[in-house]
Amino acid sequence: MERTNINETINKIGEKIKVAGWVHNRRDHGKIIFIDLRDRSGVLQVVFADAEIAKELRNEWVIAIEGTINARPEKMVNKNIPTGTVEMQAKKLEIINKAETPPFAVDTNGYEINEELRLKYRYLDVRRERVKNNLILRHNVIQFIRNFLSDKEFLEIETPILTKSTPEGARDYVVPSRLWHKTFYALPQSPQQYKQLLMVGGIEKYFQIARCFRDENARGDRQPEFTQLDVEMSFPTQNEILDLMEKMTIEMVAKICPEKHISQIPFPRLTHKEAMEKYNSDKPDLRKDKNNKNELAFGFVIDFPAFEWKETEKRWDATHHPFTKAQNPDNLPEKEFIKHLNKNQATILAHQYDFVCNGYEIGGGSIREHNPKILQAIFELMGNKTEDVIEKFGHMLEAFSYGVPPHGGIAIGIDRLIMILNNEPSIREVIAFPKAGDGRDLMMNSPSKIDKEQLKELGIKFAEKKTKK
RNA sequence: GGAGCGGUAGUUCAGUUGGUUAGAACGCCUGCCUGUCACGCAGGAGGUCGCGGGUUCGAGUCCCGUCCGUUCCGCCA
Repeated sequence: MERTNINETINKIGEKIKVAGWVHNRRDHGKIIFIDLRDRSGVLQVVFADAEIAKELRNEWVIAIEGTINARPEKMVNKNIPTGTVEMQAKKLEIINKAETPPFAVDTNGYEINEELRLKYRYLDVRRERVKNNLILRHNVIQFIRNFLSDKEFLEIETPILTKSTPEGARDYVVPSRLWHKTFYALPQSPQQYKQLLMVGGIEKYFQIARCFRDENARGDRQPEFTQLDVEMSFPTQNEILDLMEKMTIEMVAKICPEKHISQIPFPRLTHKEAMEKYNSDKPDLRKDKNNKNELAFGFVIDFPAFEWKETEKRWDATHHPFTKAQNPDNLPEKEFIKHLNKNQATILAHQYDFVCNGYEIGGGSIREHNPKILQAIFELMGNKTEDVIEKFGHMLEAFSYGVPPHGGIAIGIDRLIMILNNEPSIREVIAFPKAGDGRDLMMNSPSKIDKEQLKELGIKFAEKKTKK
């Protein structure tokens, strides 16, 4: 007999069916035993009038039961579960797999349990409804985004995971090359350069649900690897990009989280200066009532300063990244503008914007500088020697010499967005297999040593250094 | 890298001024129970108090060191 999902049992009254799943709870009354059976779709009460059959059952055992679905008498309806109007009268029990007693309860929301333990046994932790719901929401949001952008003729294109170390920005995760000794791939911090090169390639509208990697210390809203919606367009205006994200977000919330309300539509667009003056933050919390769990206050912060002084390194650095287009309100010609850039680093603004929600930065982007001469000037302004620019960014400058359209885009942090939508305190709750605070995968036990043969093939020897166990 | 907080039963925690055999709830095991759905009742098992050292007649408790966890800061183009 084929198995029926538990959420469908309310429509099967009087039918003999088979259900399968995990024992969620057992209530043994001696001559009669009740089992709550759980599958992905829900929980169903199963009645064993012959207690002998079910006496042995324990929580989290995997079983299949054949029986008849009956409507419950009115007095016995359980209003707390969706299948509370029905129950199964069990006829036949198949024990598929027994289970050890789990190290923690999976029928709670899990907030009370030490997170290290939850992560070590993440496959059990995923059984709890809260984690499951986060993964469902995540799927729905990503599915919506794919449909929305596809309908607008964006192409979803994969870019490499094995890529090149970038000198700017966060620390890279690196991967040693076997065929090319003493060289390394790097995992992408973002597909930034690839997506810009796709614009050179004439793709015009690109998006990707992209995994990104940054070797920096984790936080509640930061993980070593995370997922962003990466978007890039050719010939856009800044407002076109912001409008697109705004429309996508509004439709997504309406369709997927109808219980939420957005505090202000259209989304407020504050300049960076206004945000700092009014809220003393570049990711202001624009909610009217911070205690309202269903309020979403989206907004854009625009006109960021193009450069910031890095005191530790004694140099100017791009606030966002070096490909960001600096504003040229007086329409200065190229040479004049380069002079202007080198004189007024502190005050120049950029065509750069952040997407914020409830006090979190959930995305950021910019119009990119597509003039190779100005781009080169910006690299040099940031302290790069001319020859280093060729070494580090020559491929970009060369690409831009073959006819690059003006382009720009944005990247949205999917993990943070889901976290906010489900009122979770950490992005770890919305990632199936997150890393711990120190970057370890406690379930797989990684990072881990590799054997001597592998090291030999890679030509790697270790220097003496005190390392953590 | 820095600072704060924490580590006691499978889980979450309590443990007074240093003093008898380290407790509770949930979970687990056994028995009883035909309508429970946080089932109930009775009984039981379960502890290297993170680890090492010190003070003391006596340390879960005080001191030193160390390991681990966690939050924040640095860091995160």
